[in-house]
Amino acid sequence: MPKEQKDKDSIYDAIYDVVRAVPKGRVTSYGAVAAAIGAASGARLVGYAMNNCTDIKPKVPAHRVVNRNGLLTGKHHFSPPEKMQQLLEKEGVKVKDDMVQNFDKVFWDPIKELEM
DNA sequence: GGGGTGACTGTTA
DNA sequence: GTAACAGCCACCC
Repeated sequence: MPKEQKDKDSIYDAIYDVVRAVPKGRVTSYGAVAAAIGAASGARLVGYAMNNCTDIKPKVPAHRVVNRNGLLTGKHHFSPPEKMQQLLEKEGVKVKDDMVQNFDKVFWDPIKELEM
């Protein structure tokens, strides 16, 4: 199995890289990102990394990362929580009641798309 | 080195 | 369909 993430000093870089790879108008789940970096069981680590994503230099589209149910669990961590939904809707993702509509349609699997 | 925390997930009832 | 429990790994004090 590939261990490219080994080049990363920390797991965060790998996570951020995957999140940045998410195309506009699409969303992914913490578990998918975790699996893409080789930490399938570390979905929580992805969330923790996102917590720090506001501090890192390269901006990370954390608003494109939602939980397995398509719920915007991390919206409360945004400057204005409404910004997350706003960004998603602006990119063409329908969001209602903090939940991504057509989640299976807009879902973007990094492992599959990146052919990992 | 040990304990507590978390933007999660899967299974079971 | 929802609700609750346990497992998981990295970071901070």
